Amino acid sequence: MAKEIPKTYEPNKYEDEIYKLWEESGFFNPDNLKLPKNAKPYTIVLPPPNITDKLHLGHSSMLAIEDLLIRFHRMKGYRALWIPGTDHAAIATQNVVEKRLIKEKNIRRQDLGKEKFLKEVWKFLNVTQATILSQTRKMGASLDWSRQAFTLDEPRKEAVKKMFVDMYEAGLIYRGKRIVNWCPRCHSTLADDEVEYEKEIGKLYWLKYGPFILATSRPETKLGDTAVAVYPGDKRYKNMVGKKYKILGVLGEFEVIVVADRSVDPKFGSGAIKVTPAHDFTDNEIAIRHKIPMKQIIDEDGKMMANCGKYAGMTTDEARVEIVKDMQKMGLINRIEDNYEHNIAVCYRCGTKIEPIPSKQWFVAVDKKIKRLGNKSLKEKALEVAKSGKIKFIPFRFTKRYTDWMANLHDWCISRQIWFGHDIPVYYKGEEIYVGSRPPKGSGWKQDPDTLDTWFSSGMWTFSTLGWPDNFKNNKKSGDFKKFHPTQVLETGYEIITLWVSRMIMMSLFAVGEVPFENVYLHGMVLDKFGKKMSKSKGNGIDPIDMIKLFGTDAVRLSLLIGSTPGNDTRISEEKIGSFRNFVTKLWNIYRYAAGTDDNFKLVEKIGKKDIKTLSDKWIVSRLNILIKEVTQELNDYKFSLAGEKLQNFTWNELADWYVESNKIEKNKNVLGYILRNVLLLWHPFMPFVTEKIWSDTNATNGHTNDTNKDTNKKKMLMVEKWPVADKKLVDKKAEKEFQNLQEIITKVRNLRSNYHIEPGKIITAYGKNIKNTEIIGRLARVKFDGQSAKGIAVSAGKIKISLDISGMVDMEKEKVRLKKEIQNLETLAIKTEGLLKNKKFLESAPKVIVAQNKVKLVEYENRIKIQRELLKNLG
RNA sequence: GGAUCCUUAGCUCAAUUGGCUAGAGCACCUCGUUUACACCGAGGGGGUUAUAGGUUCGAGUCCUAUAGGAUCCACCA
Repeated sequence: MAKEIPKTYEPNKYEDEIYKLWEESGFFNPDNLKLPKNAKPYTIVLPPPNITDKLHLGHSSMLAIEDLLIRFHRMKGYRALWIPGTDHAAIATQNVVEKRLIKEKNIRRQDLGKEKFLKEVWKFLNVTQATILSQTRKMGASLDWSRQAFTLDEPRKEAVKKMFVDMYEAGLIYRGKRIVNWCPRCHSTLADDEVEYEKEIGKLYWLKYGPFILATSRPETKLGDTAVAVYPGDKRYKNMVGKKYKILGVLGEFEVIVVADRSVDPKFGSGAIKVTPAHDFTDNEIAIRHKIPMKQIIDEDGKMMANCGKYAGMTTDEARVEIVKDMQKMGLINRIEDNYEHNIAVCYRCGTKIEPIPSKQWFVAVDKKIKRLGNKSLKEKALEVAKSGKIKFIPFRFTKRYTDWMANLHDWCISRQIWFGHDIPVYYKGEEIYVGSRPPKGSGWKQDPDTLDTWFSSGMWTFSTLGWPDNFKNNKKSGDFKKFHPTQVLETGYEIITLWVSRMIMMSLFAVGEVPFENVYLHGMVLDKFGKKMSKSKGNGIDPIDMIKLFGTDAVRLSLLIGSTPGNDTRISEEKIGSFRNFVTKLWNIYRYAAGTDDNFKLVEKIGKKDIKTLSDKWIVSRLNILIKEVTQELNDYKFSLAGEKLQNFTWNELADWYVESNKIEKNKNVLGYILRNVLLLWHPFMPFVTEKIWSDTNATNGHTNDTNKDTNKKKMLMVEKWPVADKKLVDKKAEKEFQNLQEIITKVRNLRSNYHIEPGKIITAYGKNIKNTEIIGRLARVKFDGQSAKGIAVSAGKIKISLDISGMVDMEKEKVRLKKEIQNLETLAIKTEGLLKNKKFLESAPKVIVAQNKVKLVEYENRIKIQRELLKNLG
């Protein structure tokens, strides 16, 4: 008796245990794989999730794709390494902890002081990090935990310091006073791409401005104006350019100079703009171009400074109201437009309005040509690698997004006035500056109080996780860095091409002179079933852990891998995951059938010609070997969805629906064992748990291993089995065609039964000359062949022609109509194909294959027409 | 304002460099408990591929325009 196997696969029962087995095997670490010395590396660094929160379905999607790539390559014999880690996400984390402290204990970070506050951050961080790591394991991710990293752990701190010092010494990092995006609430600068824009309905104020009338949405900045700019050649202002004017303002008269600058749009407003160099980016650029002085009037709290007379100390919003009031009294307002729609800049973390203010900050120069980069700038080098194809983007169209952004990049402000983050390795003593990984000797030195932009450390992720700088002393590669860099694929979301991908490329090119990765695979966003972004505030998020509990990890992975294409967003719903759970069960039941055929059922690695006995055998073996080739190709091309669909189609519609059925008659357990074995291998990167479970169960029951010691069991894990290679010799197109005919005839009989409502239980008497595979036809079409000629309806497929004794059950007239319709349909097709084949231009310009295909098609149509006509004639 | 993507069955998506009668899954309808599976099986209906032109022997696929949707970048005083 075969042993009891449950009808459905229960993932929750096995998954944790299987994961533990994998982890304990040590094979997540490529150093433990028994590989030939020349085995190629295949490295992926996990984009480190922010430790601000637990993982969402987007992360699950990322993990599923990367694990698929890693498992696929591990099976293909690569030195597959996938490095785990998390990101400290400086400002984001600080904000989360700040909000919590206020909510839970009603204390501000300033009340606690830096040291105590950071302790709170680490307390929080340890909790979320543990959650993230356990969720990651739940997804089945085969990450090498022995190499786990954190963007703010000790090795990464050392690496960051070294990088800063190196860049400083190379002349790429400098300190400068620049206009920065300043968040008055976070009290920090923000990078350009950390700024978000929101629509706001505000007012547009038309000011009487000396000889000008000009429009502004921020009248309070008038206190900082030092110029008026117009479009070059604008007739209205032609004579005024270069002259100075006294302007009456709320604090008395001040002087402006009129300049001509191309950034002014002559069609907007009056064509003249007031220039506030200290508090507007465009104005600042104009000021630099024309050497106009800068006057700061807004401080770091977003308040008017002491030089603003009675408005000092007001917020900009308050000041605006007062100043407008005063200007109206003075008759300086021409008119006010309401409902003026414009965009305002807000902090991407806290939503506070950004104030552009001048500030002393650290910058990375992206346009400075340096010797180390072959007299090129970071920007030039970073563009070069994308244009030359050294780094390939998948899908390709994102190359443009990257190069466009990179080409317009300004110097990167890397200092942040927040507490949580990497310290800046710079020390001050009066006017003296010291830059170095260790504090300078002597007393009186104070370290820069700021921290670094979080992307500075995550930009180093590909090499800081591989032991840089220790593994790159004197420009010589060693250790992990030598073995695994550059990495093969960076798999991430397209929304962080600019934030992250670009920075990794620049930093790697500078630090190690290599690209960080050869390919950038970009996945889309995971949306809810209505196509909306999942977010906590909307409450439409799906928690991956809930889904795993309900349907199992394999189903969750499949639902994320199949039906989504690179770079495109994908919608997901419980129903979708549920249908993949059904598929997992289907696979389980194929195994259940197989195991039930024989107590000693086993997976078969190799089969010979003599094992392949029947037409069904030939067909399924042929189909499998084509499948192996195709799936391998699709996976090589990053077409995971297509590979999955092909596998699913084979497993369900060919193996389960047809081969298992014929196997019930022919009972060829060798072929069944061979097919199932390969199906498990091919499916493993998609759904590692159920495949591993079936694999180990079939190995455990078949008794072909009598040694139970751990070491040999390790070898038998599916995870480290060899990826199958298609055997051309087993592809048999003739058998495929023949089996197709078998399928067709069976389907036609079923069709007739259904059309004429013949009970499924009723066995129909059939007759045919020289019919092969009568048993299979008999069982699947529920007919019984007897030697007598049966009067009735004939059906045919290819060369197979049988008559069914259902004369009494079928409406002959209806059947005639059906046949006529079919013939007509075929005739239309035949005429169309014939026309094509007579077309000289088609014959000249179409590829030979297509012409040949059409010739075959025409013959086929004609044959079928002939047969159908015959059948019609027989009906009388 | 610039760029990219999307629009194919009721819904979600495929369709490789232009080339089999445009395919799946879900949903729907009919039938079914044949010992792998009702998380199933058999059969079925449902498409002028957003619209209008063009290139081509041939267009869902390439080009142009229009309409609708999404995203990214820049930011308008």
